[in-house]
Amino acid sequence: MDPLLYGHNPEQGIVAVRQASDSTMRVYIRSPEGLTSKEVEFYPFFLLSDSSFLDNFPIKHWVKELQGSNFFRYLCAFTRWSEMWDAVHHIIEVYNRGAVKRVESFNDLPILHLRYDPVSQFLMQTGRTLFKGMNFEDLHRLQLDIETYTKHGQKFSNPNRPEDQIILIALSDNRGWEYVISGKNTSEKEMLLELVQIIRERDVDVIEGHNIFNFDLPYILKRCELCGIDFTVGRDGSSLRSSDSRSGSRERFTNYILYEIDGRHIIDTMLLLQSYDQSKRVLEHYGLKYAAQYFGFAKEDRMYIPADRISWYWDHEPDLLVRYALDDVRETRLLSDHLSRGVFYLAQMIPFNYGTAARLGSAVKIESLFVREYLHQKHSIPKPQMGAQTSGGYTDIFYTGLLGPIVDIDVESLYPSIMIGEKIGPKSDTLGICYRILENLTRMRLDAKRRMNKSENQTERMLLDALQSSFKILINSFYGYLGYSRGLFNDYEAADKVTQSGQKILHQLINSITSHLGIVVEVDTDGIFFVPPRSFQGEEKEKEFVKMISKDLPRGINLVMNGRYKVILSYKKKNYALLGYDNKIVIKGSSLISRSMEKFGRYFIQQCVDALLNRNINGLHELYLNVYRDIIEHKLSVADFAKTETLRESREEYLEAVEKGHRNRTAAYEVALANLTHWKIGDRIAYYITGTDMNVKGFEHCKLVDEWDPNFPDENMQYYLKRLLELAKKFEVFFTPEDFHAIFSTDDLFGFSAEGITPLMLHVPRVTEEVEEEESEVFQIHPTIELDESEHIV
DNA sequence: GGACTCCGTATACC
DNA sequence: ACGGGTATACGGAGTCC
Repeated sequence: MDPLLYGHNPEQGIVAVRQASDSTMRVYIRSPEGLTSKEVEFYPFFLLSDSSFLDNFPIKHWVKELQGSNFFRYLCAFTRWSEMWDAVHHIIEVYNRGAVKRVESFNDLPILHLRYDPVSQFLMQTGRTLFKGMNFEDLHRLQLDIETYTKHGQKFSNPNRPEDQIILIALSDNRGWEYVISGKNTSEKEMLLELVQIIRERDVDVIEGHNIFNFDLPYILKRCELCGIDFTVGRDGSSLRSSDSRSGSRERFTNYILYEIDGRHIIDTMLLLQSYDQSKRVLEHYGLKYAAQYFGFAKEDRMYIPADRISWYWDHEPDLLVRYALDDVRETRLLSDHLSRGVFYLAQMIPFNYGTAARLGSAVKIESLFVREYLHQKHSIPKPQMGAQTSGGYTDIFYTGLLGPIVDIDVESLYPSIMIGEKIGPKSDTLGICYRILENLTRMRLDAKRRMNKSENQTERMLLDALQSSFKILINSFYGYLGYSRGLFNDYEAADKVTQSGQKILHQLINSITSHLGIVVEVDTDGIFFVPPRSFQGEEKEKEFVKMISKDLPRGINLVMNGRYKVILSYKKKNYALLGYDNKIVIKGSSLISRSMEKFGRYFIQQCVDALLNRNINGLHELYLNVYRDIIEHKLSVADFAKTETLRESREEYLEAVEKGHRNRTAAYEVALANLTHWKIGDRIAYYITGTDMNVKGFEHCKLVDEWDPNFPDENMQYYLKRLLELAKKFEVFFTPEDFHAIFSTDDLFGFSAEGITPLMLHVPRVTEEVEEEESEVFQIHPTIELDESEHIV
């Protein structure tokens, strides 16, 4: 086991670490004899650039001068956590004596580097990590889901209302146990006490829930308070602790409170789902039921109950509600089986508690590997470099319109491959460990992948897949770390080298495809959509072609075929739609499919794309007429034309920015100001446009969705008609002006005929060619590129 | 009063 | 507490004619 990746301490079976006192850590260990714990001494530390700041600090401490000439040259250690903070305050005071700008917090001290999390400090300095020698299945994981009552006439449960009590607690674990605490014949207080008892008796390592940070835990805590009991679920009998918001900035970026339990971990599957989707970007939202269906483990007879019917079921059909709640915990368990496995493997490497590892971004994880090794070698550590990256991925579009057949190729792990192949890493990494870590991770990943592909055992394959994908996420983040402004080891020049190398490889591929008479349509960073040469049609030939053009690539750069499609509707850079051989349609890009677009607009665009891909011109016209009619006849409901936006600023920030002229008023915030007394950053608000003039200012004519009355619809019909035409105009480039006006118009007194209307394909003018060519080259689809059913070899 | 540009914010792609 | 750059859409404000 490589100590660079796993730390230098091989101790096995650590399931959790928790600060026990000012100077000790409690380490919980699982061994064949059961669970034990021990108290271990801990020496809090930070890094300093100049040891003289501590010259007159009276309390016992150590200052170790580190090797090398990086910025942070002194390691300062203490016997107590509180004394470390005394030292920090001492330094702030000394620093402010000579400073032009006073600093208030250790965060603003450029001469000091301190990791706030004591557990992480401990793991980093001892080289320990969690879960060594353990399998994911060795963890005892409990899933929890509560159902709550809602007072009649109210929309949501509110833990502050006495009658909105917890009515059901559904529980399950990864050993096949399931249990429901029902509130039918039990008081809420007894229910909560039983829950505490169960968690302690079953002595679980992990408590899991979907949206547990934002709903279940705060709700449970509030009800415990009302019942006058403590939620003492810690392994040492302590209560669940919510993070004191000492760092007031936490709220700014994350809209949940953190909870900690002594000796155990809390995992919110909703957060796991979000980070899963950050790389895949396939989920419409992060609801449990939707996710279960997406991953394909929702059972057929699964019980569904709408949120606003829960109280009714409790009053009339409590058994069905029990079934529903059990289905919820089951799906939570399956979701976690799927998503938390990777975090488990990661926690074996990085110096963080399991729950922390599930929440951290990848930059912090990578940096922790660097810092741990530098501390181990007693080597000085650099500070973040000032500056910025100057280049990024290469994106381009060569044709718009309908083209096919299409092959989609990808350079596999483009940036990490370049970093390894050309040995690019941070200049400040004087020990040269970046390359070693990256290479080792990659080797382990490929090894896991190879074993996965060879394995016949379904369970083993899943296990190895989780392993390799958790490596992959980390591997892919190394490039991002180079350009990360706050990374200690950042290096913008190195990041630029990587992207420029990437651009070169893409250009080489494009040239290769074109020289073989393939037609490159769209390019983005590491992927190319192109029409293969006529002599390479059909799946086998296409694969052969990909193999051929990959031959000239640098060593370590691998090409894979990502997919093949009947047609592409190429619209703009990063915006296209694909029609697969299974007739499924995929739409990509914010201008074609965006969460901020009104529902009717999304529907309209989707149907238009469908019609275009299938060359159904009549369908386009019909669609336009139908939506037009729906708008003028008030057939749409408020949900169809409302816009939902996320509030990313607080009331105060917004008002201040507007007043100072830094930003304009917008409808979303004006609606929020008028209707909400308070909102959290991250809250979403749905509104619609009122008035009669189609050119109204949105922020002056907007109403909350709830204010809309179907009996007196007051949406701005003219405005939404204008909006419809705006959306239709996205398709203007695909037709001649005459054709476009014929299709997207309602004045077809003499009937509409699609005859003679063909979508255009345009060669997008090259920026480098702009001198020679003013207007783009327009031509009808040529047989080589046209999708012609008869030509297909499927 | 429209056409135009500029700017900040939001969303999405890789 | 926090990976990155590239790209499009949109609303509002200011400017010009």
